[in-house]
Amino acid sequence: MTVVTGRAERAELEGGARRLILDHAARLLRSNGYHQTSLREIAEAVGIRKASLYYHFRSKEEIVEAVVNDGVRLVHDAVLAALGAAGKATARERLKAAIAAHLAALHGHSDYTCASIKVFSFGENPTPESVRSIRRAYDDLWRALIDELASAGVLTPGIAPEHLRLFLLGAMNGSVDWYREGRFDIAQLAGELATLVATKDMIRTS
Amino acid sequence: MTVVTGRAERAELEGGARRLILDHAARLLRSNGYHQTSLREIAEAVGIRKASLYYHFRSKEEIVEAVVNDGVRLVHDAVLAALGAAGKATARERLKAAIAAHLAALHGHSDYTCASIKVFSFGENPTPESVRSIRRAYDDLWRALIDELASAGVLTPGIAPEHLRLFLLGAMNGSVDWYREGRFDIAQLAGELATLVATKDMIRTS
DNA sequence: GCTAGCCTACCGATCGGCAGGTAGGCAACA
DNA sequence: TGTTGCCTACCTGCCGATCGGTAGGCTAGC
Repeated sequence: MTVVTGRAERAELEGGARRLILDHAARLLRSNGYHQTSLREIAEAVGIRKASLYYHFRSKEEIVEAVVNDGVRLVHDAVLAALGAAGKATARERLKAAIAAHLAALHGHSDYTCASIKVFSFGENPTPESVRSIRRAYDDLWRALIDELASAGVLTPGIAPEHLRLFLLGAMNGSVDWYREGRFDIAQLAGELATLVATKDMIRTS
Repeated sequence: MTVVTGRAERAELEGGARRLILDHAARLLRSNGYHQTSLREIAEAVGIRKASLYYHFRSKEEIVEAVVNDGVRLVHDAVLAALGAAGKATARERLKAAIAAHLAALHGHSDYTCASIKVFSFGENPTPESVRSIRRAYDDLWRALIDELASAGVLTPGIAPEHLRLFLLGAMNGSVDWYREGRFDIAQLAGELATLVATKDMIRTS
């Protein structure tokens, strides 16, 4: 049992300064990218001085890393939840649900997810290990899903599964450059992408 | 209005300093992005001092703009040439040729094309009109090609042509993040993408 | 002598980060 | 209860580095 550190934990649980900083950082990173987002901007948005950020984080990289990782995790969790909810549907409908969840997470409420795409390859040479690790886990989720589709026999034949995954993620993540709220319908986009990827022969799994 | 352009034109024709600067700028922009490419780096690569760049260009933005526009133009011309060469093939093979040309231009010899993708949305708020104009022309090329495919009846039904174009360009341009020479075959990737986009009534001969 | 093409030297702005100070709350103890 | 001391969470103020850009001088070739 922790006895003395109650304060920091309380701040964290209350959605305290740390979360507040990350919220503003995510918003700024999303719209301005890594190098055009300064610690002074973040601090000003939060309402504190720049140096105070160093009480909560060790460096700018640590802030960005936290935002990016949270972003990927949010998408990951959203897609996992969607797949769970669509557990008994056809493989193709599970694909559509996953795509829709990915797109919704990208363009929905969260600045984190959008920032994580935009900032993913920092300017830095070595991408932090934590980022690569979390990203890899999300890649594996899609590998598993595509394997599932392949097993169900609904994939367009003659396409390497790994290539298909790269194409699909590219098409989805590219939407950050053109998607605008109200001008596109995520469910429709997801259905169209699923139609492209999977055959139109529906094979019921239940 | 037409002032001292004779000098620049001559240098251009001679393949002189201006082209040399753009070559190095393109290479650096490709690997480091906009904000991490400094005029000092470019000048050092060329072998001159930073201030000397200002004899050939008015600003950093002008350099980047030239690189980006050249990049888009190169892809545009490559795809146009490929479509010309494949004039009499089936619509689906023309699509494959266009995709292959786009990918080859992205990952082939030219740093310009890759830089144009990576840097396209500068940090700047207003993307220069020349960039948007050239980019729009390239978009129109793909709109026309997809219209052609639609007329030929080879498109997967139920997908808005504009969505299809955005997906396709996203999948292709996303390859800058994962494509590595020798680990992927552009012709194969192009064939797979064409298979995804167009109807599957053609059986691949492996 | 003119000028193209480059140079040195400098500018103000801004970057991430560090040193060190301080207000105020909480806890322990006399 | 009053005092003391620690800790959190912020602050002011500064640092060296680097940014894009400017001013003005030098030199070689026509």
